[in-house]
Order: sequence, then structure tokens, then C-alpha cells
Amino acid sequence: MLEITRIRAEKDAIIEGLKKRAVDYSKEIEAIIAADEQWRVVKTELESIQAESNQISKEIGLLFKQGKVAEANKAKERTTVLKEKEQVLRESVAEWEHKITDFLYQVPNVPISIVPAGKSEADNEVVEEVGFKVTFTGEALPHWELADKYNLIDFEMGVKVTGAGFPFYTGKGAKLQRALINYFLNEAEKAGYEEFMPPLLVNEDSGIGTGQLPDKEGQMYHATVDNLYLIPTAEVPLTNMYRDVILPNEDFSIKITGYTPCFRREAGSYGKDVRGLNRLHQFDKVEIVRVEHPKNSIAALDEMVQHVKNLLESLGLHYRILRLCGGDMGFTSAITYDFEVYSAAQERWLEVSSVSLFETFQANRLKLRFKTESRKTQLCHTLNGSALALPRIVAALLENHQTPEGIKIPACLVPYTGFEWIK
RNA sequence: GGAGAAAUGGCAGAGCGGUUGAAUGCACCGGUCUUGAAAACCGGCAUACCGAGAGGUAUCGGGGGUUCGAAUCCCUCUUUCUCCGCCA
Repeated sequence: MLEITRIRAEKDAIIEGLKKRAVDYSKEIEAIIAADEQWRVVKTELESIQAESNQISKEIGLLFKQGKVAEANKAKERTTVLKEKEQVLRESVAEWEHKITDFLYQVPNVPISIVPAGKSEADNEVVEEVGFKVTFTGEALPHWELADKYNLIDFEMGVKVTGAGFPFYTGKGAKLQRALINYFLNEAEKAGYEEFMPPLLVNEDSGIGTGQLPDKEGQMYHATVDNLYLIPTAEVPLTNMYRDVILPNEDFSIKITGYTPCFRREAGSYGKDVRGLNRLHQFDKVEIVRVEHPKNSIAALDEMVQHVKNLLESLGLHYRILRLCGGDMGFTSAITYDFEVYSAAQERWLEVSSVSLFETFQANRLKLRFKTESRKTQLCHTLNGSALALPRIVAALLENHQTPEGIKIPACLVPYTGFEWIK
């Protein structure tokens, strides 16, 4: 969430910036400012009453020590009035606090200057397109047919055992998954990211820390008996390691990575979007996460974009980079680059990675801070990106590298798969 | 899952109803001394919010309660440790 101090100081700039999301948040912002003012009035009043009764309590303590019981009891009477007042004010303060956080939860992050304004994906900016469309002499099969032809994925078995969106990977299909995960992790490690294998279920505090809760709980699987959530992305456990952390100085640059399965309920999806591997309830992903000093965060974002570019190029995939417009960006993001690979057989672009800078939006909820030179605490910037999500990469690999002889495995993967062809 | 014990500042560890935001030690930072270092000595050293400041308020695992007053008493949740059971 946005910092209340920032809203106080830059109200107009924030309202203006949020307009890029094609929604007007001036009402919410004004409400926050008003509630904040009320809160401060009530809070100040409460504190002065608390100060007064603390004072009296100390006096009573002294009187009892001196054996002046009568005087002490008299002083007690004075506090009863204060107590009543305190109770009322305490409730009022809590009420205003709730109002403020409720409003704060409703306001998304402010897009940074280079983010284009816009309502939907139609307004996204294509920053770069690399590679070229593969041309096929014969028929280009979509990946679900290729998967069937070469026995790589068993969707029906998944339906039988679990449900739609939970495929079995079989034979070389399973080995390809394992190869991609290892390849992506090794590349991340080469780029300086420390590897973690995190828990796949997280508690409520973690869901709130990274912003999945309270508003998006419908997207996560919820193990209600233990009140734990299946992670929708490794971002959740990886970033939450730094919840309530104060880094001791300004000299830090935290780069971590992790592979996890990801679980998403994807309520409301339908049609060709969910065909084959396009959208699953469980999928595998290698995530990269960074915690940076605010002055370094843009450079870190660029590095992450470069990292993903390198991966896609090594896999020989035709891709493009989009700078998402305000309206298409995630709630918590200040700027997001999406990577899409071209699916030759489906004749459409598939999103395979999303790299975002959250500035202090996540850190504020997480209470992730660092100590400045002058011993003040200041919020860190957080970033994350997929590097990469497997299913759509597999879809694109199968479709784009299909030949009459079979599917050609990119050279960079061969050491990991142990085979050059899927035949 | 059953039985018991515990949770205090960066760490260790006092305090068990009244000027206790918290003794003491270690670590850390600054200073004196020293050619330099060590030692010794002096000083500093939690977080958040409100306030221009003085200062105020809250926080001793989390939440609630008793009391004029709670780190200290009560309830509850969580976590850790020991023993038993189960188990990859």
C-alpha cells in the first residue's frame, strides 16, 4: 500500500499519476486525507488523556508507598472519569485507523513516469520485438496436439486424478520440465541470484505482506483447516522472508531465486485461453526477486529485463517486450514489463514472464526497511520477475521447434535433457 | 496426537503488581589515552506514531481481560524445548 506520509505530501501528484490506470481515485485519496486528519485529532486527544492518567497512577503509587491511603483513594476517583473518556476515544481511534487502512488497501500503486496511460492491453507499448516468425512448410500443430503425438503430457489423466488444469507430464515431457527448471535456476545463479527452495504453503500474514490478501483471496487455494494458502507464485514466500526486516545499512542488494510449483484457482477463465498449457491451475516457475535501495531499483529492473531476454534468446524463441499501460498493470506494480513469445501454431502471443518494480508499495506492507547513514529507517524497493514460467515456454518450444522429423531441443537445453530430439 | 517447561532489547540474561522502556554482561558506534593496536576509562546504542520543538503515547511472542497502575496476575492463540506416540 501507499505510504500515508506520501499521500499527505503529494496528494495531487498521486491522483494525477493514478489516472494512468484509467480509473479516478481522487475520491479515495480525499477520503484517506480526511480520515487521517480525523485520526490525528482523536489520537492526540487520547494520548493526552493517557498521559494524564499515567501521571495520576504514578502519584497513587507514591501515596501508597508513603502510607497516605486516604489521599490515594481520592486520586483513584479522578481516574474513573478519565477511564471512561479514554475508552470512547480508544474506540474512535481504532475506527479511524480501520477506515484509513480500508481505503489504503483500495488504492493501487502509482505508475512511474514512463508508464503509458491506458485502459487495457490494447494500450500497452511494444518496446522491442526480437526474432522472426517461424514459417512451416507443412501444417503447424498446436502444442496440445504435439504433446499428444509425442506422449509428452496427459491432460485426461490429470482430469481423472485431480481436475482440469492439473496435467501429468510424461516421458520426455517430464524430463523437459526438469531440464527447464534446472536450466533457469542455473542461469539465475550465474546472474548472481541465491537459490532458495521455499515452502509451498504460506500463512495469512504472508498473503497480506505481498498483497494477495485481503482483496484477492479467491485466486488462491486455501487449506482452511490450518488456514494456510497454496502459493500462487514463489514471490510470496521469497519476498515474505523479508517481512518485518530492517537491513542494518544502505549497502545492500538482495538477489534471490527459487523454483516452485504455483497454484492458481483462475476463477472465471474460459475458452481458448485455457486450452492445453495456456492456463493451468498448477504450473512450474522459476522466480527472481530483488530487494534494492531506492536509488538502484531502476537499474535492477533493467538487469532483470536483460536476464529474461537472454533466456528467451538462448531458447531461440521469437518474443516481444511490452511496457504495460496503467490499466493493465497489477495492483501493486509501479511499472511492469511483460514478455510474450509467439506461438506459431496458435498464431497468438503468450505471456511467459512479467517483470515488475513495486517501489515501496510492497515494502510498506511488509515493513521492509533499511537504516540510512543518519540512522533513520527508510522503506526498500522490491522487484520480481518470472525467469521463467514453464508451461507457455513449453508450448512455444514445441510449436516453434517442430519439424517433420520431430521437435528439436535448443542447444542450451540439451545438456539438461540428455536428448536433442523429441521424436 | 498426549504430558510438561518456556517465550524480555543484536545476543546472553535479571526483573514476577508502583517513577522499569526495562539491571548486568557481550557485541556494536563515538571519544580519551597510544607511534598504531589491544587494554583501561568516558559516552552512546529498540521500534512506531503524534508534535516545529519541548515532549507525549504505544510496544517485554500475538490478542483479550483484571487493576488507579501489568514485563509481572488471569484467559486465549502461536511458537520453541523435553518426554511419549505416529511417520517419509
